[in-house]
Amino acid sequence: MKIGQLGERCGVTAKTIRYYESIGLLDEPARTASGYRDYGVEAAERLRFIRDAQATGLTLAEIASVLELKGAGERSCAHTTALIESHVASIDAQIEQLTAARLELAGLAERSRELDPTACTDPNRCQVIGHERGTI
Amino acid sequence: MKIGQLGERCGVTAKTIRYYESIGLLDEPARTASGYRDYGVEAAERLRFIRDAQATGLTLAEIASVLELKGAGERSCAHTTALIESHVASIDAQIEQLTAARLELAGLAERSRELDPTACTDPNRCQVIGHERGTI
DNA sequence: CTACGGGTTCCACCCAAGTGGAGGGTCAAG
DNA sequence: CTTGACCCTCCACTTGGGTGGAACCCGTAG
Repeated sequence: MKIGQLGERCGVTAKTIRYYESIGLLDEPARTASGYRDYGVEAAERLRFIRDAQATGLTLAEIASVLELKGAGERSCAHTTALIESHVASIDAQIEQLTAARLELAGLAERSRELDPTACTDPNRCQVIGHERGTI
Repeated sequence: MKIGQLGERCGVTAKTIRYYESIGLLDEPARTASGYRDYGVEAAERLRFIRDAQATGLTLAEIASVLELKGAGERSCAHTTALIESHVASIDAQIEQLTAARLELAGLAERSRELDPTACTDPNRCQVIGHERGTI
């Protein structure tokens, strides 16, 4: 299988596959006599795993560490499980942060609808933002 | 006011101030005879506005667009309000994505606790992730 | 034969928002 | 007169995940 076919099969570009190889995420494949990369089915499987893992939010570095352990004959999934669990925790933290930001921003937007537009003349700021301490 | 004082007053480093100037977010200030940047109070006001706006999640480019309009004598806050409202929408989208990812990941983590560790031998993937379609 | 749609390498660049450091100049105190 | 804290410019690097392009090779269909 050539690089373009592999890419199409797994939904990535040939560039991306070469990039993954360059960072050690994919092994160097066999080559044809003319130097083309020649992939087997296991490459597609690995690549699809990478996509799936990425879709769950793991970084390429984390995926590499999982695959490295697997490649070294690690039989337990403890590493992956721990990775996933710590990821859930970080997602929770992100959601919490975003929710707080959303609350504040929505309040700002609502307040801005009540402001007098003609009062906003300072070239260095807009009354919608900041200035809580004092004017409002 | 020298750059270090301005920075301390507004909670940013001198480096950051020079960077803001380099991307056009801050005007070039007057210089002392020896070439030091010499800021007035309006620079502190503008810089503080930038910090406030950034804290609401606006990017530096968006802040620049607000300030440009204000500098051009724009009296309405509609632009800023629209910016903030679109940010609220994008935060909503992010939260939604993260919530979906969290759901999937949490399910994955739970499932992984019930798996047989000795069954996880494929070097190209980990049974914890992916492979929904088929084996499990 | 020649065109065209692949493939190859390598180097540079994108986004954001800065940070780090080299190699200098300036200013006030001791 | 020297020390130390600032200031200056300029260039490179960071993180993550790639993308763009140049310059070249390969294989096949018309």
